Amino acid sequence: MKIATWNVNSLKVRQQHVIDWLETSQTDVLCLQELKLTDDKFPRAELAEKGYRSWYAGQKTYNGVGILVREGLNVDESTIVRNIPGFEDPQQRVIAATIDGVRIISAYFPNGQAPGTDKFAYKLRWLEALHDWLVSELAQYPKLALLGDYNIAPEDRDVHDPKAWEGQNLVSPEERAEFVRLVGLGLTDAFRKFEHPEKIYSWWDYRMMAFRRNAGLRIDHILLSGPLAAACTSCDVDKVPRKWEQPSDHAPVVAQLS
DNA sequence: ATGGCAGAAATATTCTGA
Repeated sequence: MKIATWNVNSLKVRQQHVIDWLETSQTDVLCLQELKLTDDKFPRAELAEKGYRSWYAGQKTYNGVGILVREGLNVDESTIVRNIPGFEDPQQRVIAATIDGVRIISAYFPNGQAPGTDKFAYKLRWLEALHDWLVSELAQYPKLALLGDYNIAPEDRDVHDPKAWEGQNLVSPEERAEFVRLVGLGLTDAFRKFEHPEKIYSWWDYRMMAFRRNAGLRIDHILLSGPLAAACTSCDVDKVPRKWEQPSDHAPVVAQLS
């Protein structure tokens, strides 16, 4: 099973990119973030025509997450979960589904704006709620993958200029500690299971020619529970769609499970 | 310290993103 995550920054604008990328990558399960559209605007029929079924939790203007699943895979409809159970939140940031026995979670972590702000406090609250929910999810589903835009660069090697970013949002010690706490549940950062060249990132600012300068951050991740980490044979960032006309500022991250 | 780019809502300008 080939699984992937991609913050598309508006599915309306990036619909054709998604379709083109699915066709070339032959991905089985694609987790999407920042749909920026309501459920009635989701291009369900267009994706079905290309051989993918969709589940989503949409929202006007902001947030919104989805999971696209290739025809032929078994989706247990009764296990679909939207949002973190017990965590009251009007923002649509989580959807989970069980696909061929694998628990797949598509998550759009809060940005946080800056340490010390209300939005940062919300980010930390949200991370705690996610952590606590994952405890029960892992008990129920030993094969679990948490894919998404984490809005956290876990280590300095995930940051193009660690000195300039020190202490700032996306890299601050508090949020990195929350990432470590997630890993502490027995999850593995699939990307770091393998050797890679230096300076691999998943997001680049639209401004200041950041992509051409490779001034990026690695903030999109795939965390895998033990059995899936053992079955994972590769994990890479696909920079190609970031080079397309009118791209998302994020690139897809892909993992192959044997 | 700020803005720069992009998308959405709205239809000028503001909010949010990371």
